[in-house]
Amino acid sequence: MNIQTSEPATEERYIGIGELARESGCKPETVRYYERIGLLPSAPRNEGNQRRYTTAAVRRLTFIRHARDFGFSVEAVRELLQMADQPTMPCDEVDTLAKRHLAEVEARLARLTAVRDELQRMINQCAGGNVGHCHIIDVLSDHRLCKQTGPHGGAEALR
Amino acid sequence: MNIQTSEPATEERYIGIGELARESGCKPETVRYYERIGLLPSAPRNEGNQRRYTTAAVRRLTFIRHARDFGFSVEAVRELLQMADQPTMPCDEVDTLAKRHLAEVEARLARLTAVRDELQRMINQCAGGNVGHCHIIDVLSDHRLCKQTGPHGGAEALR
DNA sequence: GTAATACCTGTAGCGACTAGAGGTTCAAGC
DNA sequence: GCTTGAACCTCTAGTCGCTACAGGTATTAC
Repeated sequence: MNIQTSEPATEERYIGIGELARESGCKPETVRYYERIGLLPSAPRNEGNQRRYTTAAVRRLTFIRHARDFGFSVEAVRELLQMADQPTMPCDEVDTLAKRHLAEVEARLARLTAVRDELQRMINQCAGGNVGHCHIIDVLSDHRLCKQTGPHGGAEALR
Repeated sequence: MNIQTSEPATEERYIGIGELARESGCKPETVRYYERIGLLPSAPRNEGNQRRYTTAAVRRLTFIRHARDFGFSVEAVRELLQMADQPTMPCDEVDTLAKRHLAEVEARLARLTAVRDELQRMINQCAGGNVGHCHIIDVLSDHRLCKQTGPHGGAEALR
């Protein structure tokens, strides 16, 4: 498959940035942003300096959005695009990239699960009096009241 | 319990920003940042304009770090601190805040779990030829190859 | 011809820090 | 008392991945 934005075949239809954005599920600002950071090649312009796109661009942008949706970083997407642009290359590197991402997702899942469990525990144990005797405040004040020994990494897990 | 930074008791020991940071598991820059955004009160200074802290500041900062570690946003932490500063208030609001956060964590967990499953699926189905026939690239190119119908929200789940 | 819409560039903002520059103060050893 | 090195100070800019605006131009429909 080809996700490059290449020269249009004869009589190919051109679309504007708005339609491109709608078709690939993002906003025109995002498209321009991707062009600026080099994920999308600079689009050809019409006489009035407006960007014109072909279906190749729709495919490429859809790929980008889908990969981002999977949580791949922009840099990872950049690498994936480079690989996808060379269909005859062996796909070990794609595999490696995907597996590394999976490992990160799993690590985040583990951290987030631990945070959820601890949150549930502290909410369940709150008897509902006043703040001075609130179990939630107590747990937040004192990590020793947590089952987990290390840091929770809740904030990290959200990055 | 009291997590305010209040006037020191007679003969209380003062520490510098470095030691405060070490004791509460963050960096001096972060402490100054929290002071700037008003999570920590502006610390008293010594003659050489350096911040001096008491154990009250250690407690307050530890609370902040712990809550952040649970994934509470800085704004949520700000509210939690305000509540904790009024120990005679009923703790319903603390409860509500914690439960809302739990719900968000659970939503992220669900999205992230779906992403993990789909990632595993696409990695397992990759036969390992060249990029032109790579199942990973194919799935990323075409959302219809996913089991999930809606967007995965992997990027969202990391926020 | 006009009005509404879509598009253009450039810049600034989000959240939660982190890193660096360029300077001052402190604490310890001699 | 002097020197050295660590710790501290302020201020600014960078991170990531967009998003939102301001102030202007082009296109499209009627």
